[in-house]
Amino acid sequence: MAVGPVVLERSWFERDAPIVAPLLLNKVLIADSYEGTSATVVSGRIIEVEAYTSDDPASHTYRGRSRRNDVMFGPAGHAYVYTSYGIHQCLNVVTGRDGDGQGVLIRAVVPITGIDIIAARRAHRVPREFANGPGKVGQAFGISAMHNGVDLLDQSSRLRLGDDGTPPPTTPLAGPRIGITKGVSTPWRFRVP
DNA sequence: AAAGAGATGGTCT
DNA sequence: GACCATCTCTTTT
Repeated sequence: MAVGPVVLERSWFERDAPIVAPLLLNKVLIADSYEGTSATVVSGRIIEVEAYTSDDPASHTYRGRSRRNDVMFGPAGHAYVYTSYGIHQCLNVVTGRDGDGQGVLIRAVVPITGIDIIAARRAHRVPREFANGPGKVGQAFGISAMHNGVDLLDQSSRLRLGDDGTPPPTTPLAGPRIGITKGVSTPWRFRVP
């Protein structure tokens, strides 16, 4: 299923993460699912994000480039997937110029299509709990380490971004980021009102 | 409704 | 060996 006529330009993502983050609200996250008997498209609207930069003590890139964070220093628009607390797979959209260590964490998504697949992956949870947290987004969209580094702007990727024409909110909610111990005063979490 | 704790494994010191 | 960009379940107001 095609989502929207708008092509997302890579240059759009080559700005600093705190600029890109609120503009990513209401964009669509799309994942191909190969479970069951036929391919299904799982998609959802991004409603909460967080920005991380290399100047930022809470960021994985704060102490320089490493094997884990390598794709965050690569070209914008690619996926940085990391394992959180040994259990959860969390998805970031890389931003900034090639060589910058920046990204936007996808914190919450509202499912649009493939809801039956999401419900199965998030068994025994009510719809409100399907993808309202970064680890839950990982579960709902079947994100794994194999998605690390994929180009989210290439519409042939199994994991990608789309735009269905819904503009970002004119007044996004902004507040402190969640689950960090450093950089807590920086209001780089953004949410749809 | 809020607070606390266990799970669980890669990454970095 | 410590530290997590978290989630879930249990216990306590």
